[in-house]
Amino acid sequence: MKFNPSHKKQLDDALSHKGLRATKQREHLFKVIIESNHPTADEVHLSAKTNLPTISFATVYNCLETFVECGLVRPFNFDRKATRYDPDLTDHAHFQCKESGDVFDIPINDEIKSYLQKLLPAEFELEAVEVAFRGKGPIAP
Amino acid sequence: MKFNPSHKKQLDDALSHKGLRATKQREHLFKVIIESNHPTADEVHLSAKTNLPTISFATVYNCLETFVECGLVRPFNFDRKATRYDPDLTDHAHFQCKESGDVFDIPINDEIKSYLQKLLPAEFELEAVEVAFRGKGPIAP
DNA sequence: TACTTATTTAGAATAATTCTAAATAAGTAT
DNA sequence: ATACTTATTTAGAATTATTCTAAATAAGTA
Repeated sequence: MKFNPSHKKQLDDALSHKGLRATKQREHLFKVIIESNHPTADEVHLSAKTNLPTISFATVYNCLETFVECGLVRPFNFDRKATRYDPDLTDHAHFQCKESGDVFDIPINDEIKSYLQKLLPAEFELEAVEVAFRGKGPIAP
Repeated sequence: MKFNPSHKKQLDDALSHKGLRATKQREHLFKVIIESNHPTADEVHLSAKTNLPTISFATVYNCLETFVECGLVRPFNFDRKATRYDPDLTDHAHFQCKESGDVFDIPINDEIKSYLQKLLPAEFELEAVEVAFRGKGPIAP
């Protein structure tokens, strides 16, 4: 997705809400995430270096954690692979193509959400559910 | 769960089906998994050392991978934490208590399974779904 | 401008896992 | 049994993704 002024506002608001500074690293890394497709830290770092050639891995990890804490992005994993970061905070699942490794967003409706919640016996206090699909994705060669 | 003769038969059958040998390490590690609760490689190693004091980490990982390939256990993860191994191969989800770290099995019924499958657009070839819950588990202090 | 605190940085440290090459054990053939 | 072939185990090195540490830099404030 293209980075737009509302993204910038979202970032600035989230940062100032937590009393954090809007540095050029944070600005740019957030842009990279918005314009990538569920990138890993490694991919963010690689992509960011075009504009910020001296940016370090530590900064990428620091910023990613900051974004998570600010509620700007959501981390998720497939197996024990590198964590991926998703700026789409709406409820949805992920599908990973076993051939290309590509990750797709799969919308989740409220009906399923409530069905899933009902699976849990009463003694459980639910905080989050994650649904991960894997298989062969579309347009795969 | 207590290790019983049918577990032994299940192991021996699975191994011989793949032309693999039934060594004392494999026998014992499978027993440890059956009698533990979704153990990690580390936990398996620690527990196995009581009976096999010289067992190595490499062997634990080798055997775990063998079990997975034989269809004896199923690996799963929470976040990017150490992989856990589950000898229960029936469809079910996992719940992790954020306080104790304990993992609980949550049965999944066919209705939900088919609902989840229907979330996927036709172009997707589904191979596996994973549902992970997190929150506060029962009997937590 | 000086000061205080936040942020970034390079590089060391860590955790979980995989790899490597040698030692041992199993199964087979003699 | 003995020798032979192949599978398995083992210790330790290597790898991957991530976190930690302490110094350098940048931002905001007095």
